[in-house]
Amino acid sequence: MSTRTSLAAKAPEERRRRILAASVEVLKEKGFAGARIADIAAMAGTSPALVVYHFTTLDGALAEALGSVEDDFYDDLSRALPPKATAVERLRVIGELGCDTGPAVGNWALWMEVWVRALRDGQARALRRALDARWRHTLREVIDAGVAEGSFTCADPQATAVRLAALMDGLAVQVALRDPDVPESRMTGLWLESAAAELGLPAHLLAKPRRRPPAKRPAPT
Amino acid sequence: MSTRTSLAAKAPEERRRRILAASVEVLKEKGFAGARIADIAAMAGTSPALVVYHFTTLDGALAEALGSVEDDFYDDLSRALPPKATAVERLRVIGELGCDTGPAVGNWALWMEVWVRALRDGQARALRRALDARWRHTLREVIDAGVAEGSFTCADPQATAVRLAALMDGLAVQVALRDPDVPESRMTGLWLESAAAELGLPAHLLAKPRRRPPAKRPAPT
DNA sequence: CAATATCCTGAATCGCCGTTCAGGATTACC
DNA sequence: GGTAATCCTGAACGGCGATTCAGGATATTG
Repeated sequence: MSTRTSLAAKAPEERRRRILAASVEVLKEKGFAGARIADIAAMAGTSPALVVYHFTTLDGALAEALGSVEDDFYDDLSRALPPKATAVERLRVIGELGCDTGPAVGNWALWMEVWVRALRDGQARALRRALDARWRHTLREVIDAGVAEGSFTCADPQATAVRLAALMDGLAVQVALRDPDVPESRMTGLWLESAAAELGLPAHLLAKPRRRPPAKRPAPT
Repeated sequence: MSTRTSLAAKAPEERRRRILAASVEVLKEKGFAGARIADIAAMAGTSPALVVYHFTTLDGALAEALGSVEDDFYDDLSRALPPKATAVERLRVIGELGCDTGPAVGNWALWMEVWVRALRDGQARALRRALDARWRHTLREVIDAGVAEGSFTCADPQATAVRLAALMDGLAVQVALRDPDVPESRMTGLWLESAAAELGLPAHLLAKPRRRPPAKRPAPT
């Protein structure tokens, strides 16, 4: 009730939230292998013991952190995809969301970690499978819609969905690793070109959308 | 000189080789995160101390192991690619080598680990860059050759090389993770179809080559 | 306000490896 | 054959962290 407590901001839940956020942060920064309880505690501004108090175990904290990132991704996905847009438009959104322009930027490194974890850990494997299935399914839906509405031509939609999803993974790896041959700025374009080719679309249909007047954000550094 | 020593098989170099081989094995089996000196020693049939004696450090052993895998890959690559074959034939070889049919099977999981490592470690990043550049370059050469000899049609060979390389990475991830949508057996096909499309080839030209009678190697254990 | 449940912390504890070490075997060399 | 270099080993050592713990603060409840 009183404004006395400055450190224990609001409720214990608030603290818990902070720790969870810190876990996400640390996970992205150091990866599964490098994440320490101490890092999380430091970033959240509390003691290591509290991390364990709330999450029982380091793996627990990281697992929940991963879960929250996953949820965010799903949110972004459903929020960004206008359900009544044309297939071409939605395809472009998918390209931008999956590549780098969307709000869910910078998660690719994390997904890569999940892949490696999934090589040996069942839970990670399940998570990845779910994520990927959903993504592929979204893609597949758009493809089918495009074929139905006559704007796409595609002999084998399933194979195309698999290929386009895989291509995105592959490109993301290059980008995440800052490969000079695949700068972040080209990823979306490269992917959309392939998509256009796979779907029998004239390439320009997917090329850079009419460039929105670059007003949105204040000039970066 | 005597046949006395049964354990110390031949020379100390032989022992060292064994340990290196064991390192490769353990690395593939447990990954960077899970590899222990004790594992390597056990697999090589010696003491942990000897591992350190020869390689100074666990990371040293793993690094050299990785190097040897890399060398093997280069060897396989140059051995498998007939320099005077047609571009189409060489493209198929690339597809099979990079996918799973070749001798360099099962390394993909390892490369994935390298990717993740490369997110934070400069040496890994350099290794990956080299490997990838070489691979992409090989691909690019074949593409250019094909274009020159008139069998391929390709507007932007560089982009195509990047895309086909990335697609292979992406497909490999699915295969390594045993994604039911991308069984190992389909990977080569999926990739070759994309290659055919990218290069303006009738798909059947790259479809399953006449099935070589499976005689080459003695059945492995 | 007392009693109780919940939070939170600093200071242990404890297991797990990587690495070191002192010395025993083996080999190479003269 | 003797001596120095090289190999090799089992038995410590030591540090890094995850987890536990005993108890202090804080909130909740009646």
